[in-house]
Amino acid sequence: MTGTSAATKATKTAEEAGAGESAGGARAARRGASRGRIDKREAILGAAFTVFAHRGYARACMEEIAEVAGVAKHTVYNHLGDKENVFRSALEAAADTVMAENLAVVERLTAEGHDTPFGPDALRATLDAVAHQLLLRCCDERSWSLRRLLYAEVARFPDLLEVVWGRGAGRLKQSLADRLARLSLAGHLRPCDPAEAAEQLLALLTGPMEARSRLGTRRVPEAELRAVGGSAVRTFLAAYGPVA
Amino acid sequence: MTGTSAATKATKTAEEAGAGESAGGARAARRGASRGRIDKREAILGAAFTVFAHRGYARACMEEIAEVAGVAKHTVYNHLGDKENVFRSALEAAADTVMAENLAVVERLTAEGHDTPFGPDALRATLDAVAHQLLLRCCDERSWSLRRLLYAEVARFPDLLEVVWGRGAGRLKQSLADRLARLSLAGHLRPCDPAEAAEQLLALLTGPMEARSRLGTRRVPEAELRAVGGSAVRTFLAAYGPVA
DNA sequence: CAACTACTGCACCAGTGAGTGCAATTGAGC
DNA sequence: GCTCAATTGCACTCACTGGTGCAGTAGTTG
Repeated sequence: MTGTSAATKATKTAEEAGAGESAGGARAARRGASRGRIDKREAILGAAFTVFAHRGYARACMEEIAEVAGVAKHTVYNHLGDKENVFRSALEAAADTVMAENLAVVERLTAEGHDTPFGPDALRATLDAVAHQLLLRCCDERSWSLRRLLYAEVARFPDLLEVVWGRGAGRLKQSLADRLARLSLAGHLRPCDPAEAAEQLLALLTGPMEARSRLGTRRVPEAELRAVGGSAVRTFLAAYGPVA
Repeated sequence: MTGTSAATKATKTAEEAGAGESAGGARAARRGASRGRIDKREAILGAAFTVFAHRGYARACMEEIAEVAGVAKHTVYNHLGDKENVFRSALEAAADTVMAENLAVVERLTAEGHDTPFGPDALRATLDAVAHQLLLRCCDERSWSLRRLLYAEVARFPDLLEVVWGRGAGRLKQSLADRLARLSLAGHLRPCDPAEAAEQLLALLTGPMEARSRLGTRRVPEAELRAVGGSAVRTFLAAYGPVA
């Protein structure tokens, strides 16, 4: 097996990457120990998610996770104790990452920060931009892998659904509903139930992508993405836009 | 792979089954025998789908499938040759069943068969009824299990996506688009791209159910189903309904 | 009865992978 | 130099499962 040398190499690169990220290493000596531990933990979680995403839960083996993380198999058990726990932790970490990106996008959905008066055209433009960004985020590799793993293992890990969605999709919908409520109150949208509006806008965005991206196994060209986003916004505005 | 002999045998039985179905003029005795065979085959496929749905592909074991089907393990191998093939066949069979139900529902979406003139109110009522029926079908146990299995194993069986969707979701969307095109041409909907309209209507229906049914692990009460359907139809009509 | 096919029950092999035990190593703190 | 914790490499156990072989049975056909 050539796995040994590969593993060693992986360790090195992982540590290099970690050091590069926290490059402000003034007192690296003091923090070195615990920092090294955290780096390893993060490397393990990242590797675990990669492997799980690629193979599924049952077919993913701890040895490969350790190898990809550049770590000994024992270390994985030391940090996370159990395959089940590795799975949970990896998915939670990935959900955190994905959510952070999505929330940042929704934050941009506001009537403020515009020089010109915020008319229907500006509203549509803003919605278009946010829709496109959401589509980009919702269709990237990691997001789809997370989705697929959730679907696949929700029967065996029912609690995972609450945890991951509580951090991810649930928060996204909540945040979007908040923004829509503000817009509605300001008269830019007709009076409506913001939760329902958010639910439907997200459905109009993500629903079509399921088939078009073939469950995330096909890269969707930019133009198609833009078409789906535009179409979703058009339908959304027809139902929720300001009364003409 | 040692599956050569098994595969050959499976091919043979498959050909026999196909021939038996098409050649209706066979002797009754001959038919009795093959009928028993077909019953067993169907029992196996049904059991396989149940077990796969419950455990996932990797954790499902052939022994349990045979047990649930009320059949010896050997018989499963005789009929289908391979775990992989059992999986494929079970999913295809399930997809056929689900599709048949869904298509039957969409057939009802038409302006004909009404005594009173087909006005906007009648249109909405018809859409509401179809939407509700579709929601019922899309949220039952088998449909969700199929979905989850597809999501879970699309990475390992990419061809399954084409096969199952070609028979299921793809046909549904196509059929719905056909119906919408008819309605649009008759002036009951405003001129539009029927494919896009169908895509969005389905998205508005199925999208919200993902969260509300917790990926199919929670039974959604009738009232909630009706609310989602009504809301979807309302938004759909706002975007595609006849110009007031 | 003989032949044949489908089916059954059982034992068996081989591969795989989770998790553990142990000795050796590294590196930080004293 | 010494200690302690983290880590590593290796070998190992144990359980599970896909798939096969074989002998025997039931039912049908001729």
